Amino acid sequence: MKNYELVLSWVEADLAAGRLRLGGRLPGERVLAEQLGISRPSVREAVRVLEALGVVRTATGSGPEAGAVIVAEPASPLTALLRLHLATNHLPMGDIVQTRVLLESWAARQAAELFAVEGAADRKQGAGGASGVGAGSGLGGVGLLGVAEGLLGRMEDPGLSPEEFHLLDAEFHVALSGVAGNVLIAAVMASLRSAIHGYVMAAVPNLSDWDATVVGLRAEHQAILAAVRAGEADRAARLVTDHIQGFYRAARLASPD
Amino acid sequence: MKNYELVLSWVEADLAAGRLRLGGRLPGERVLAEQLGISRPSVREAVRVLEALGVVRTATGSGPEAGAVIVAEPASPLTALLRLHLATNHLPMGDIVQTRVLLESWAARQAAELFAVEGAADRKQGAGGASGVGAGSGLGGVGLLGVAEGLLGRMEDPGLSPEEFHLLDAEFHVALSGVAGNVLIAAVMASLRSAIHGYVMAAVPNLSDWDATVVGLRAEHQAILAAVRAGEADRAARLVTDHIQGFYRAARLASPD
DNA sequence: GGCTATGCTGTGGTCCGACCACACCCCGTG
DNA sequence: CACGGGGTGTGGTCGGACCACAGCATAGCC
Repeated sequence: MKNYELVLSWVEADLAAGRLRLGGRLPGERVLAEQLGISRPSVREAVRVLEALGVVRTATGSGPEAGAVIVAEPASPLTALLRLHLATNHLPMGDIVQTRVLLESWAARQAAELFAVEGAADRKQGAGGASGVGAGSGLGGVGLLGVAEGLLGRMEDPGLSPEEFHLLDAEFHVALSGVAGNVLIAAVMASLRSAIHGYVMAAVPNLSDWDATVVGLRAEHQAILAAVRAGEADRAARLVTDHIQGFYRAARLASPD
Repeated sequence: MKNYELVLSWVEADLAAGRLRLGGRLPGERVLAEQLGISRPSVREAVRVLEALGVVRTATGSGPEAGAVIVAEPASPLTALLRLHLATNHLPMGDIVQTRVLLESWAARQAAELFAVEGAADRKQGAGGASGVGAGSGLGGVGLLGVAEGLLGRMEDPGLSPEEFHLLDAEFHVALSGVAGNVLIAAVMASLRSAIHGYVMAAVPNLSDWDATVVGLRAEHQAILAAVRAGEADRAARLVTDHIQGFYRAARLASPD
């Protein structure tokens, strides 16, 4: 086993055992090196990997924010992963679009069902309002729908550039996916959007009429939001599917199923 | 920007531009260091990250297999990512189960539809038999169903330990997901299974009767395979969903939706 | 006494130079 | 012609050194 892998398994074991917690800090690189009987460069390689995997965040200086702080950011490494494998041309854009359709339509359906239940029972207490419904529940939640609505408002600005519009668009989709409350799916969604951002921007010139496209996208977003809020699960899922596939077809980025 | 990030962006650019191809090799660490005007340790950190992301595979010695060879292995880094974030307790097992249900039921549905079309049109030519149906198509394909069937055969062996059985089980599910032909979803599936393998094994004692469980799982696998082969998409999807949720409930690993 | 400035300390970031283990490849040898 | 041993280039590891940065404690000033 390579020395840097020693550090990785040490960190994983300590994480699983609770000796390392979120927000805590790894021992200094020099300390860790001596502790494991290896050199500092080896420790550094491991820390880099952990950083690339979104498990730690490193910073220079001193204080509580300095050093290798344990975080949980699955989205950024997923983005890097997708970007790199997209660059190798062994990850077809069509597969990504297909995955987006699958995840987002599911998320929209879940979100709508959440609202349907909530509306029917009118049990809108603050804490744990949606507990027990989804699997992860805890995080995410219906509050994100307000965020999504706010994003739609900002997207009404006619002065937005294609890039600005698309960034808000991406945020809207990610927020919507977050409502379903599954952190894994939300993270995958977020990274899918980030990873393909460059490709989407490069395809904007393919659109025959940007202004008309924007008008259409805005309307579709509003319809999706309304369907979710009304608790119409099937309709929300179908709208999302059409929305995504329609855009990629128009931009000629891929010919989804 | 940190120096090792310089290497990462250099590699990504060269990949996208086609100057680096799958199976090709990165320049030597010493060469790359001088070329980018940085030190070898910095290059090494970047190579480690690339290795952790499944983009390169390093080996000592000489010859075509030595050095940093460009590969495309999205599954192993995804596994590491999931394992580590699972260890931080910020990735609920329930979310993983939910994701498995979503991806696998979709894959089963797609696979069944593939067979339904193929059976109806009887267009069973060898190359490109399923082209144009799925988004990615190309890879995966119906041939994997034979692999899945072979795995089921090996799982009939009554002398298998729980661990051996579960490994074959995992392979079966991954192969089934591969039939749908979406490399991204197949990779995610494969890493989900690997990442939770340890947790599943730890939960085996929770099962009230291992032998009875195995009998049930075998029957469910056969039923799923039959449904896919018969082109019964809805039935295949439902069977997969019940199969997965049933097991996790029995093992008390999570209480899926 | 309160406030400011300055150095100390510990962190990661980077670099150098060296040595090791390994695997292929070539050339000398029989 | 067959075979074996060194040559060569690869990554793997190491120790040590210096830098930039951020916080903090302290000494000094007002």
